[in-house]
This record gives sequence, C-alpha cells and structure tokens, in this order.
Amino acid sequence: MSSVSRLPDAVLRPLRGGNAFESTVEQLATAVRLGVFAYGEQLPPERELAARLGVSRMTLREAIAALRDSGLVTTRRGRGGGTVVVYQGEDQIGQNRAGVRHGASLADALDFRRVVEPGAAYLAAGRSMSADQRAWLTASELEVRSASDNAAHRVADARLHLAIATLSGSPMLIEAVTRAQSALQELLAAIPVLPANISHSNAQHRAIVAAVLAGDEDGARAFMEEHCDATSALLRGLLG
Amino acid sequence: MSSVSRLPDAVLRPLRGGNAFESTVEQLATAVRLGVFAYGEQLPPERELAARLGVSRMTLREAIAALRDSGLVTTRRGRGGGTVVVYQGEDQIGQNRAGVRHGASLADALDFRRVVEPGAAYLAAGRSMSADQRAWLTASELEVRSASDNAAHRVADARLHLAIATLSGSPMLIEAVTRAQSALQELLAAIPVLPANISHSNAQHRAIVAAVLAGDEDGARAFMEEHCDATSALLRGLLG
DNA sequence: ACTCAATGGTCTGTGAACAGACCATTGACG
DNA sequence: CGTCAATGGTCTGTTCACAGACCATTGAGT
Repeated sequence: MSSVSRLPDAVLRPLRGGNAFESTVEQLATAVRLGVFAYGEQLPPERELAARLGVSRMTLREAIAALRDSGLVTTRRGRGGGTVVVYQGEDQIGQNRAGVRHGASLADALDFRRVVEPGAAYLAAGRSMSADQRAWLTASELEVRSASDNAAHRVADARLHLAIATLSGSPMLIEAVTRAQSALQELLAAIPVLPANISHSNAQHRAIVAAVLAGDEDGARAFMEEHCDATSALLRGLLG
Repeated sequence: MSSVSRLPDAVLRPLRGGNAFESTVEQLATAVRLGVFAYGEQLPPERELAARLGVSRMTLREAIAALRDSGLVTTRRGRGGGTVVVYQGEDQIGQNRAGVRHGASLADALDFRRVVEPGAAYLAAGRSMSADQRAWLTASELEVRSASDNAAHRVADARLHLAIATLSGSPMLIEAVTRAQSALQELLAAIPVLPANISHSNAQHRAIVAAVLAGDEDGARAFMEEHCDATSALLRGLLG
C-alpha cells in the first residue's frame, strides 16, 4: 500500500491556522475583498462582530487595526460611527500577498470550486425562494453586468457567487464556497481581463441565475460547471 | 432585502471551535470512529501527531488521555510502544454524545454530503490511479461487504467513503468529505440496520467503485448521488 | 546480556487570548 | 440645545496554550 493510499495522512489537518489574530485578519480581509462588506458599508459593531467570529474583542480590534493599516477600512468613533469599508477592488500596488497560494493548492482550489459551486447552484434551484431573495439574485447578477471596471467586476462577481451559495440554504456549503472563492480571489485578480471573457462570463451568469430562478436544478448545475471550467481553463493557461 | 438575504450573516463564522483541547479531542475521536485509524493500529508518535495537528504536545496528550478515558485507545510506553486503537465500532452504552447535532444541521449535513461525496467520486474517476490505489479501493469495498456486524460495517463504510475522497486528490475535498462523514456519523450509528438496506448499500458501493475504476466520471457521481439519497431518505424518515 | 534509540511522562517559564469593567467621543433625537 | 445611547478606545487580572528541556520505561538490535 503506497504512501498515497493512507488515510491518516490525508485526513489529519491542522485545526487552527496559526494564532487567533492572524486568522481574524485573514477572514476579515477576505470578507472585504470578496465584497461581503461592500464599499461604503459599515462593519457590525466590534462587540457583535467579535462574538460572531468567536474571538475576544481585543483580538478583533487588533485585526481591524491591521485592516486599517492596509487601507481597507476606516474607523470613526461615537454614535453613528464604526468601521467602514474603503476598499473598491484594487489593492495597493507593491503588495504581493501570499504569492501563489502555497504551491500545489491551485489545482486543489479549482477542483474544489468546481464541485461545491455547481452543488450550491443545484441546491439553490431546488429551493422555493421569497420575492426578496429572487430580487436579490437578479440584482446581484445585474451588478456584475454593469460593473464599470475590472476591480468592481471582480467584487460583484464574488458577491453573486456568494449570493447563490447563500440561497442554497446550507451553512456548510456557504462556508465551502467562501473558502473556494477566497482561495482563488488573488489568482482571479491577476487575470488580464479580456472583453470577450467578461461577456462570456456574463452570459453564463445570466444562464445560471435564470436556471436557479426557474427551479431547473440540473441546468443550474450544468451552467455553473461550464462557468467554473471557463475560469479554470483561463487560470491554468496563465499559470500552469 | 430580507434578513435571509444578507451576506455577512451567512459568511461570518467562528474560526475556532472552542479551545484547542476540545477541538483536538473531537478530531481524534472522529478519526477513530470513522476508522481513519483502524482497530489495533497505532497512532503516530505524540510529537509527530502534535505537529501534524498544529497543536502543542501537552494539549495533544490531554486529548489522548480523554480518548483513553473513553475507552477508545490504550497507551504503552517504551520503544515499540505508543497509543493503539481499541475501538471496534460500538460505543460504550449510556454515552449519548452531543444529541442530534445541534438542531437544524442535520439537513445541512445531508445536503453538504450529497454535494461533496458525488463530487469526490467524479474527480476520483477522472484520475489515473496506480495499481496500489486501485487495489486499495477494491479492498476497501470488499471489507464493507464482508463486515461481520453492524459496528464493523459502519466503520468499513466510512473508510471506503474516505478512501474515495482521498483518491480524488483534492485536500480541500478530502476535508469536506471528512466533515460530512463525521457530522453524520452519530446519526448513522442510530439507524436500525436492516439487511435489505445493507444489501442495497453494498450494491451501490460496488457500482460506485466499478465506475471509479473504469474512469466513468458521470457514472461515479450518479451512483454516489443515489447512494447519498438512499441514506438521506432513511435518516429523514427516522428523524424528521 | 547489554546498549541505546524510540517512545510516553513531567515540569517550568513565557506569551497569547480572554473576560469584563471602565473611559472617551460623537451625533441622533427629543 | 442638551441628553444620552451607541460606538470605539483602554486597562487589568486570569486562564490557556505553547515551546522545549528533561525524566522514565521499554524492547529492538547487536
């Protein structure tokens, strides 16, 4: 039985990525870059956010300070104050973060995404949605299509994908999609965006959203698979 | 935009499940119950295991002590010694652990599993495997079929599913499948196992493995979906 | 039979993270 | 125009986890 075929090596993983501080920074930075908090939006109050992240307020505050130093957010005190997002899609120049996602994990992330995103679309299509939810989905898709520049397009794209994941209704899947998106985020940011790519991608988005709204599970999944394959091919072509 | 439709609520999650000690116990106990470490097998030396779990040796030792107290493992000192698995599938009676997986997450886990396991089977089928790996897969399937009692059957089943996930070659997917399996482990243990169920499940296993070995991606996925749907139906029937 | 390498077992000091109380600032609202 | 509720900012003591050195035990190898 070769070395590849042993379960313990495959299953045992580190449970906490370093210290709480770094994990918090990572998670918040990712949330901002993925547009979970859009430009101009306020983050929840520190006490609430700390509770939700399962981290002490001190640690959270240090993490927020790091984001502030990176120019992602600004903070204002007093009633009506808070921490607000300044990031609009473009990272500061000369800031090569975490280069190439520790090695071989590019293929991993692409494979993973190609499984979980279509799965989320499939599930979302199978759910009955409220008018609000349908409107949200449509609006998210429209925002991607009408993005003015590459940076805005990328953020809106992430938001749409996360919206679909959210509508799947499965927390575990939402988390999975979030991880896939954040793993690919910096790679996708490096793609030279051709108009043809964008237009193709937009068409796929429309097809996916239409299928989800129509309750067409298999269609939603198939379109999302195509969509993932397209970006996959693009990334592999550029980096592999 | 209704409360359901907001990204932050869906995406922000606690990063560390309580303290390091509890997480470690949970992970090790799960590994043993899923058969990642089979009966009679040795765990890696403490120093190595601690490093792999990203936890200090002290913490790991406390976790192992907890497993020992639960009767899952025994420990022997000296050269050739170590910690060895005693668990054979049956938990000690009167030990109702974590009852019903905090509420609504049953549906979540089932949905999640139904996405990631078929995805893993699909990917595994698409890979070219070494003779060792093919033999491993076949052996794992055979072990499920020839399990003598329910307890052994359950462990062997988990091992087979994890083997398929491992052969997908995607660490992120392996982790996802592991989480799905461990989330459902205690529920599956509660199913009254009818011979008809077992025989049906065995047939599906054979079909899945055959498809994976034949490189039939779509078939592998479809069979795995059927398989997941079957246990889903069983569980929902009993608990929902 | 002896040796010693491999393993579990123990101890101590240090730093991280937490809980929670308290302070400072601001603007929404009456 | 004043109040005070909501928010960020600060401080303190405590607990947890870690690193790493050292001890104890055993059996594989010679």
